[in-house]
Amino acid sequence: MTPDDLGQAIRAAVRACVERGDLAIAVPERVTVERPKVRAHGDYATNVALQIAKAAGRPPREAAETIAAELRQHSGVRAVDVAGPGFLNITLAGDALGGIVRTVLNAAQAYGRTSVLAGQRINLEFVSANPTGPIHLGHTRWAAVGDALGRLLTASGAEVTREFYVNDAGAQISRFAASLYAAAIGAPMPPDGYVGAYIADIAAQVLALCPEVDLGDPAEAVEVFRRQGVPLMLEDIKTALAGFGVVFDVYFSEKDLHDKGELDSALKRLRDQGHVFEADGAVWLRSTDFGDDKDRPLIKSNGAWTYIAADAAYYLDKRERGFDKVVIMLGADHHGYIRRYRAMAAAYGDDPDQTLEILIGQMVTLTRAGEPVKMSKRAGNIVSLEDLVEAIGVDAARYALARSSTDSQIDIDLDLWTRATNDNPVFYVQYAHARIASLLRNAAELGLHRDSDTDLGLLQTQPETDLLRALGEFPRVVASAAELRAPHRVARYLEELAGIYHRFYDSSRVLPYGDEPAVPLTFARLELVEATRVVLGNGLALLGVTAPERM
RNA sequence: CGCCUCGUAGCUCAGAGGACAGAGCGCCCGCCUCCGAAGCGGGAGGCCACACGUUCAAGUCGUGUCGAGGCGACCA
Repeated sequence: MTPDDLGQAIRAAVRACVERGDLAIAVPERVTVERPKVRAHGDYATNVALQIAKAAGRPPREAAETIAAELRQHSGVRAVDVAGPGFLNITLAGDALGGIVRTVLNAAQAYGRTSVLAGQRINLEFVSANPTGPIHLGHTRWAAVGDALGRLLTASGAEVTREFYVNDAGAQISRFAASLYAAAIGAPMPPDGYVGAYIADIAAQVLALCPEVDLGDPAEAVEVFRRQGVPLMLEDIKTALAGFGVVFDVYFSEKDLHDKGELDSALKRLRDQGHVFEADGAVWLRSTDFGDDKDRPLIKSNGAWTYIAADAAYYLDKRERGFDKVVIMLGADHHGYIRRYRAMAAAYGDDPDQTLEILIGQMVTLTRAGEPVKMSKRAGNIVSLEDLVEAIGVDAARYALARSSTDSQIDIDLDLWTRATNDNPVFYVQYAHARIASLLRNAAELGLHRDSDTDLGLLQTQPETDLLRALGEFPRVVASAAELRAPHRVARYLEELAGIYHRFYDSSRVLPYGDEPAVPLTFARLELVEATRVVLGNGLALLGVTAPERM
């Protein structure tokens, strides 16, 4: 019996009480079923009596007794105790908990998938690094978290498109092209130019591609460096992301928005709806009508489009492509954009609470031997994705970035995450998986194979039932992580599960000693171990981290 | 001045309003003649920054104070 099954059983019990006239309330849509921290509190607990007590006009403990009496009739339930202010502590029947193993093994790779987000079409935009340099640390956090979130949303039934917005039109691109040109002719960098060895790399590549370029004509040469250099830089970025295990469905070009006239039509729609005015030679969006703290220019007094104008066109484009939720992941330095972005969506007649979600991630810093790490060889004055991967590897990098709430600033200690020891949370989890794989190999050598007729009711010891309950939590963990946009919950769950498995392993011999024969419990435990391997593997896969057979 | 995020064990961080506040690391003491000791058990270590509210119940929600980081362009 899974926690969900139990939740349904509890609701049925409440409903029975209501129908009998013992409780005058509406049956709650959802009841909480939780794993108590204290084992004496049974396998599961629910606070449903506390929640309905007031509406029922009954003391909580009395309501609890009424529901408990009904729930005890359920065949999967062995005991129900009323505790504390009115909790129901539930102990399942002997074989009910073991059924979780069957559920896991039947679903296999699909265990953890739910339909809680079914029917939602979500556009998930993340990273969106400017193609003017390598991906830096902040983007890398989003690469890890965004990719994991994409997997979580998909696993929860949403239809997800992962998107990378390429800012390939604008002043920063011009500075990039000018920097390439300066590097090519050996001139000093312009004051606002980009620094880092990669500039010379890209410049040399452009020269190799276009040997005929006339370096004596700055205007024409810079244009060549722009046209050739930006795609090269973007390829660098894609390669780095692919090496990180992150692949996008769509790379969306800002320049295309301009070329297709989408900014003009976006502006026209705003103007038609009366949200645009002109002042000081500029064209403004009256965003203050929609909760912004000041109005925002769409066209500057020099005639150039502003960033928010392109964002408006981009937002419209996404909506017209049929996405009902536009999710954008940004760094903390962009939090000021939330209000104007929401105002813009509202100006189009959308309800930003429904269609727009802007997730803000706090900063990442790196330390080594207690000292901040700030510089990169190739990328100049930033630390890049490649630097991080080179220092600690893809698995550790992804895990380190994804295991903390994005609301928290995090510090990654390279020494810690470099060590292949148990200091390192990702190894703690991966080790549990490798340890299981090893055990299963040994079982196969002994000729012991999984047996689907095994009596899983034999799993009754504390370490076994702890493990069973933890396995049963996984789908709820995945679903809540998806709904809360919080992939780190999966990582924390895996660490807990790994710990529970290690304790089980330490206390419970699985394979027969020496030439002793296998007994029914042997097979029951093998099933339990295999189910644990499946869940660890599925969880790591959601984070984009490998589940090694050996380490 | 305004806005955003954070403040929990020595360190790095979890904690969808529930029972006695957790993990890993670090420190002390234990556990391998057979499944991976990269593991496990025990111990020390907390006015959950502070104050006042809401609630049957607050680390969690609200208001305020203090502290840390970030942001506040017709830049991106």
